[in-house]
Amino acid sequence: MIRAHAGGVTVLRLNEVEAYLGVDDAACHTYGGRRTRRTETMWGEAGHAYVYLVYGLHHCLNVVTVGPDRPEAVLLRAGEVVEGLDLVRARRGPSVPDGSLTDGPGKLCQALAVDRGYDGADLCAPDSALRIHDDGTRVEEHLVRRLPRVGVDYAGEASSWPLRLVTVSSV
DNA sequence: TCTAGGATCGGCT
DNA sequence: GCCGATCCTAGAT
Repeated sequence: MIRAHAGGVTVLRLNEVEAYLGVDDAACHTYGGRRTRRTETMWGEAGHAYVYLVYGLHHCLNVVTVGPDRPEAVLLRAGEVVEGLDLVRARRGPSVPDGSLTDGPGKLCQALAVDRGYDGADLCAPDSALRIHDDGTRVEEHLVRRLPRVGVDYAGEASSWPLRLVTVSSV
């Protein structure tokens, strides 16, 4: 679960994520040990947010998973709104159908009002405006599908690695 | 300083 | 189902 307290409470249950495996993953921003201003957050402590802009338009929210000095992260791609549906609708626009409120990385960030101001934020601190919350729900292994990642064709062999995890109930 | 390209989305056909 | 928008980032010069 992920909870955002920016201008009101919004809670999402994540049902689609992708893993990026650091310096050995050609699809990862830190492939080959790249360390730049943008990726600096990924080289930091686990449990922090890595937010970046793609295509000059959309934000993507990642969670640093290993660190420090192990730049691996999980991209949050989609989720289902558990709380704060009205707020999400207001942010996404009145003409957006419920089914497409949070079914993409950019949409998810918009729904939670996440922008690069959250880059480096601690997702585990109890008083953080944006945080990961474990509600105790455990998803059975057989209900999780492993699929190739999306939008990383340029990464060669790594683009076919089954690092995209989707819970079946949402498919 | 310049230039190419991208972990997407939404509108149009 | 396809294609264009749009601007930041990173690498090249």
